[in-house]
Amino acid sequence: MATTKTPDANRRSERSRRAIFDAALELVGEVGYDKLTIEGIASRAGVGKQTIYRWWPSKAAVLLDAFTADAGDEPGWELPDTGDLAADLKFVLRATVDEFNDPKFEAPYRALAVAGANDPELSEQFVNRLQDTGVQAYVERLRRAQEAGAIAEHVDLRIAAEMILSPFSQRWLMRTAPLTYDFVDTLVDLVLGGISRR
Amino acid sequence: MATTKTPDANRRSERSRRAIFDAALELVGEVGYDKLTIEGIASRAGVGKQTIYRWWPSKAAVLLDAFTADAGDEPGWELPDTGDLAADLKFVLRATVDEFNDPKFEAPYRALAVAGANDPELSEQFVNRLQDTGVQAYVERLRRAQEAGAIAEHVDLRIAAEMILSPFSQRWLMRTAPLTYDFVDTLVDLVLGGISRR
Amino acid sequence: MATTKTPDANRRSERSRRAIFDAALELVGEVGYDKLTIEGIASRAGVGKQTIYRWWPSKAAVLLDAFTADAGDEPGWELPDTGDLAADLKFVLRATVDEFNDPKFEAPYRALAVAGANDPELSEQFVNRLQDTGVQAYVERLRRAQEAGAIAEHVDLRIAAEMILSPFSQRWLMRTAPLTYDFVDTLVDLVLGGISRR
Amino acid sequence: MATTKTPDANRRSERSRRAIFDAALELVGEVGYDKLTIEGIASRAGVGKQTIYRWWPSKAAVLLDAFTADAGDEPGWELPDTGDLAADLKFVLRATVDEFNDPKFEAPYRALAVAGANDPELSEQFVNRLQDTGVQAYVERLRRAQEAGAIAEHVDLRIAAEMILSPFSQRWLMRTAPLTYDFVDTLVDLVLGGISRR
DNA sequence: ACATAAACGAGACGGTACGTCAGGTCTTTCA
DNA sequence: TGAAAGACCTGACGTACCGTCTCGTTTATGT
Repeated sequence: MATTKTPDANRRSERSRRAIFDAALELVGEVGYDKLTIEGIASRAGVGKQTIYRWWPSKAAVLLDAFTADAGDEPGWELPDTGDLAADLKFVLRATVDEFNDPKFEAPYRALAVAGANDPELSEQFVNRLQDTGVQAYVERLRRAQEAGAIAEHVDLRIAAEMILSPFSQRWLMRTAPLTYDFVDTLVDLVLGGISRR
Repeated sequence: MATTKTPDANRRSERSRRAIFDAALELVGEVGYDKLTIEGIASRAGVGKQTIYRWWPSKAAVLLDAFTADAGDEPGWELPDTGDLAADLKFVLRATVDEFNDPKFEAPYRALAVAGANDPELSEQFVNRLQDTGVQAYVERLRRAQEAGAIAEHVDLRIAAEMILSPFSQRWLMRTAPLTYDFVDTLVDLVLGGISRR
Repeated sequence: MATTKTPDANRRSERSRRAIFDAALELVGEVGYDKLTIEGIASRAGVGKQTIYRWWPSKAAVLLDAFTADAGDEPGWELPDTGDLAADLKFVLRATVDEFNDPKFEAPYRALAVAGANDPELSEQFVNRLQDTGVQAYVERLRRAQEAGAIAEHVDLRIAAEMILSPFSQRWLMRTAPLTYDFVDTLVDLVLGGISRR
Repeated sequence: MATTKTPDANRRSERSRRAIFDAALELVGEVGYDKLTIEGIASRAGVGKQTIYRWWPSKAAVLLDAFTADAGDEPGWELPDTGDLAADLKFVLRATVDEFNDPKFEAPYRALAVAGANDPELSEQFVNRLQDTGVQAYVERLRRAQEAGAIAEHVDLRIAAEMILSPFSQRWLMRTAPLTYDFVDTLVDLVLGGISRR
C-alpha cells in the first residue's frame, strides 16, 4: 500500500501544532523570512525540531500552513454585488489596500510569495490556497456583470481580473510604489473604460 | 582620509570580476538561487572568497551585477513607433514572451526578483536597473500616443503601463499560467479598449 | 506500600524477554557496542521501547542479562584436578583460548568489559557474574594444589590466579598479541616456576 | 598524489589546539567519557566544531592527542638499575600505583583504554603511544637482569613483563581490587620466584 | 466466563548531539 | 598591496536516539 513512513496524524499534538504556527508567524515578523530558521521556530514554540520535520518538509511549508490556519480565507468568499461594478471593485480593493498595509499580514505573505517564486511545488500550493480564491471571487463578480450586460461578451474575464489585481500585487511585492485608495480607484476606472480615446 | 576601508578600484582584477560573473550566472542556472553560495562562486571562478566579499555585500548583489553586465539593457532603450500603438505593443511584448521563456534568462532574473522582494535595498537597485528602464520605455511610447491623440488625456500613463506589464510579470513570476502570444495580444486589446460594453 | 512503580514480574512476557536478548546479541555482533541502540534492539525484537526501559536501565544491562542468560556460566564451575597442576591449567586455558577467539563470544563480552570499565556499578555486576566465577575456580584449584604441597604456603592464591588470567585478558582486550596455546603454556610454566634462575 | 582534502598543517592555530586539549582533559574529568561530546569540547575551548572535525576523526582521537601532549611520556624512558631487580621493579611499580591513583590521570587514561578496546585502530595508537613504551622499559630492565644471570635464559621477557603489568592494569581497569604497595611487592616476588614450592 | 488491570506494540514528543555546510572574518603567502 | 588560499568561529542544517509519555490492544489472572 506504499504508505512509506507517514506519521500517524491521529496522535498528533494539537498543542504543538498551534505553538509552531504562532512561533513561525511571530518570528517571520521579527527577523524576516531569510533569517527564519526551523531551530528558531522549534525553540520559540517549545518543541523538538523533529516535531517540525515530522510534519513539514520546509520552513516555507510551515509558514504556509500557519498563514492559512490563521487567515483561513474561507473558500466561498464573494465580492459584494450592489449592481454598480466599479463601486464594488473599488470598495473591495480599498479594503485590500488596508490589509496589505498591515504589518501583521505583510511579512508572512510576502515571504510565501517569494518562496513560491523559487519553488514551483510550493508555489502551486500557495497560489491554490491563497491567491486563486481571490482571483476567482473577482472573476465571479465580473461574470455577473457580463451577464448583466455591463461587460462586453468577448472579454476574457480571467485576464480582466489580472489587469486589476496584478498591478496591485506587483506594486506591493516589488515596493515600486505605495498602495493607495487613489491608485486602486484609477486602476478600476482604466480597466473598465480602457485607455484609448473614444 | 575618511575612506575607511574602501578598496582601490583601480587595482581591481578585471579577470576575476569576469570569472565571478560567469560562475555566478552558470551556477544560478545549475543549482538555483537558494543553493547558490558565495563559496561555490569563488570556487568555480578560481577566486578567493575574500575577493568577492571585498567588492560585493551579498550573493544577490553579485548576481545583479553579473546580470546587468551581461544583459546590459542599454539605458536609452525605446519601443518602436509605427503609428499603430496596438501593433507596436504586441510586437514588443511577443519578443518579451520569447525572452522570458528562455532558460538562460529565467534563472537569474527570477532569482533577482525574488531576492528583491525580501530585501528593500536590493529591490530598489533591481527595479531601477532592470525593471524601470522597461516601464519607462512603455510610458514613453504611450506618451507619444497620447500626444498623437490616441490615448485619452486624463489617463495616468504609469498605471497604464503597469496594466500591461504587471499581469505579464505576475504570470511569469508565480507561474500561474504560461506566457503566450495570445495572452499578450488579448492583454493589449483589453487595456486599450477597456472591458466595459460601449 | 513503598513499591512506587515496580512492574509486576509475574505478568512479564517471556517471549519479549527472549526476543530482546536475541536482538541485542545479534546487533552487538553486527554493528558493535557503540552503535548498538535501544531503539535498534526494540525494533529488531518487534517490541516497544518501553518494554525495554521497563525492565532494564541501560543497553549495557540488557546486554549483560542477554549474555549471562545465554552463556549461563553455571556458578559451581570447577577446574579439573588430575593431580598435575600445570597440565590442568594448560588444558583449561587452551579451551578458554578457543572460546575467546570465537566471534559469537567476543563482541558482547568485550562490550561488557568495556562498558564496565566506565561504569563502576555495571562493572561490579559484570565482574561478579562473569569474571569472578572464573577466578574463583582457579583459586580453588590452586588451593587444592597448595594443600597437596605443590604450591608454597606463603603464596597469595588470588594474586597467583591473576598472574595467569590477567595477561591473558589483557592481550585479548587490548589486542596487543594473539591468544595462542603456546602463550598460555608458557605463561603457566613461568607462573609456576618463576623467572629467576635457580 | 592522492592528497584528498588534507588541511594545511602549517596554517594551523596552535592556540586552538591547546585550548581543545585543555577542554577535553577538563571535561573528561568532569563528566566522564560517555558524556564527553565534541560540542562540549568546542564550546569549552571557544572553538568551532569544524576546527575539531578538521583535525581529528573522533573524540577518542582528540583525547589521545591531548593526553599524550600533556603526559608526553618521553620515548626513551628507562627503569632504574641498581643491580637489585626486585627492588627496582617494586620502586617503579609503587610510583605507578601513585600515578594510577591520581584522579587527574585516571579519567582520560581509563577512557582511552576503554575506547581502544572497542576500536582496533585507536587501540593500536593507544597501545603504541602509551602502553608499549612502558612495557618496553620493563622488558629492557629484565633483559639486563637476564644478561647479568639473574633471570633464566629460556624466559620470554615480554611475557614476564606482562605477568607483572597485566594484573596491575586489570585490577585498575576493572576495579576488582585497590592498587596498593603491598600488592605490587607481592606480585614482584611471585613473578620472580614462581609459586611452586621448591 | 468475564471484568479488569497490567504489560504490551507502537510511536509522538521535547531534547541533545551528531557530522556537514556555508557565512563572513582573518591571516599567510605569493606575484 | 591586491588576490589566492584556506583556517577560523559561528550557527543552522537535517538525522539519529535518548528517555518519557500517551495511545489502543492483548493477555492473564482472580473473582
